[in-house]
Amino acid sequence: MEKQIATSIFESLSSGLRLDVFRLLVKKGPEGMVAGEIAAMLDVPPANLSFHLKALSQAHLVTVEQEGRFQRYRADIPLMLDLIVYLTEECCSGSPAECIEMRIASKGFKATTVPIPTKTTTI
Amino acid sequence: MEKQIATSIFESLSSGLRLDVFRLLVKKGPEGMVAGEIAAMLDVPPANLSFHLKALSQAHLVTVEQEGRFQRYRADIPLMLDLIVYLTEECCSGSPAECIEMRIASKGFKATTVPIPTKTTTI
DNA sequence: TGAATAATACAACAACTATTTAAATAATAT
DNA sequence: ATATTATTTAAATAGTTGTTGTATTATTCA
Repeated sequence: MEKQIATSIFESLSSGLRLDVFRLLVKKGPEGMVAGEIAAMLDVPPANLSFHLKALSQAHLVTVEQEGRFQRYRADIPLMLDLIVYLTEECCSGSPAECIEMRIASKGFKATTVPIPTKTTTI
Repeated sequence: MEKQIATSIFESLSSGLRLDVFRLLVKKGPEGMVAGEIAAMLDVPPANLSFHLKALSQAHLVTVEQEGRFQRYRADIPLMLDLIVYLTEECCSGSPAECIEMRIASKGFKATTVPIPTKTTTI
């Protein structure tokens, strides 16, 4: 992932409203939602939501598909996973022991596992 | 994780310089780096770096520890992992099949696994 | 065709962000 | 003590972002 793409993704998630929109779309998965549904669900004026949806799609975090007179939005989950890999890459210089130590030191440690798309990142 | 914390973390990673700083600290792990090392490594004027380090620590993404006349900064890796959980929570309404389908549809799919600190999130 | 609906584009303004330079603070070394 | 080094703070400025109305485009339905 290129840095510029990563920063524009983070920028687009730095607004509470855009974060709400994105998480909503992550939950919906492949089904996605049309703009009006999102506006109703989050109680936002259409013009304002449109502004934020544009920011999200320019960051490639959401995709748009025209559906009659509706616009259906979907979260780009593979891109989100690439971003996670980018952020956690080479964590603790690839020394799992150091990482685990850090995590055990912090409160609420409980390990679980998650599949991540490319490049094994030991965190 | 509270939304306001998540947005301030994303906001703090939305600057290319802050992202460089944070990823550098993630790589260093528990050892961390003092401000001057970071400034030299990234070739940034101290005053400007200080501004961005302040933003990162106000978002709790990095911790500071005084060390003589140096300030040692470290990435808060457990917080980063909490953020990842927050972002991926309830993905595809908890239906792994849909998620996998989305990921296979995208180019470059190759599954690996990563430990994540709390709450199993199926992505 | 004309009316209604869904969504985006534009303009204007207030609020915020990043960078630079210069000055201040605080710890160490001489 | 004085000088030096590491880092932060402050002030000034240029650029960017978010919100609200209003206007426009595009699609469906009668």
